[in-house]
Amino acid sequence: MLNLSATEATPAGNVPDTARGRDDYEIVRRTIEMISDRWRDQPSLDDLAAHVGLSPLALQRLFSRWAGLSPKSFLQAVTLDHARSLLDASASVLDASLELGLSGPGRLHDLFVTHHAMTPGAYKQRGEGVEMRWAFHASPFGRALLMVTEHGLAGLGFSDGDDAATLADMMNRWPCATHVEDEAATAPYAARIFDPAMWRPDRPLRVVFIGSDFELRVWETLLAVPFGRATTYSDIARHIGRPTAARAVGTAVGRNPISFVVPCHRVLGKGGGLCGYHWGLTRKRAILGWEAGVATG
DNA sequence: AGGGCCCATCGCA
DNA sequence: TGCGATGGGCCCT
Repeated sequence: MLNLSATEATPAGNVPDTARGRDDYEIVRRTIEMISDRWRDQPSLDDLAAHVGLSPLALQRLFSRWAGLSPKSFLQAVTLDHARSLLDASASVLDASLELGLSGPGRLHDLFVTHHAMTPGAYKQRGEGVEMRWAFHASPFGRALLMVTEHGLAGLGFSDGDDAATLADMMNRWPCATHVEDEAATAPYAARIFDPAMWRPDRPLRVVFIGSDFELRVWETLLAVPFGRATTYSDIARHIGRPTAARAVGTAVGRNPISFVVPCHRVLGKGGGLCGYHWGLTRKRAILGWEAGVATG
């Protein structure tokens, strides 16, 4: 059974315990940050533990529980070589996904999603007439801000302590929409999204896209990249019929308003580099490493 | 104008 | 080889 939270699973299931889950991610985040900065020096478990103020054993157990991988394996998983092999293994994953539809064998861990586009008018009017209900929730990747409309999930972002900045970031995408804090409205979404036990094809998650035509095509393509696999910016460009627009694809991927659910973290540079992530490269590494742990665990 | 790109080159170990 | 740094081209908002 998957255990998203670093805390022990509760009898009721593996929904993260809010307080401890948040603290655990902060430790995991700092560990990954150090691994990312210093992976060339091969920092030892002792080095990492000292850096986050835990005993080596405690860090080993906390980290493995969270990621499904030991810090050492995780270190291996964030190297350039591994990213390249991930790309090799995922070659033409987009073509394959389209051929197989949603029932292919690689779909074991996927969060299933149905999407529909908000009217072009709503996009051009910058959210005019749309009512957004939002709240923050604990997640395995730090505090998550969710925004939902009556038609489904429209926004998901992350915070590393500055909730106001995250909220402003998300609100500014649709400045003319009505924004109301409503934890009851977003909580069911958060519970489903971050608990793989609730990822089921027969009950897909409804999401709403608000963006330009070009952005919509990029985001739709993202949904075809399976869990634990990766693609490249140029592959997406080719796939949507704009083979020379890789850079514009990068911008569109970066503007994806529903991160994690629309898996923008599964897009890498052609050489295996991570390139960028709107919510911080450390978080992109964390999610990719976590997926690797779930997929192999 | 300025990006979560890509390719060709070049300089350095 | 391999890995930075650099310059030019490319395409969307």
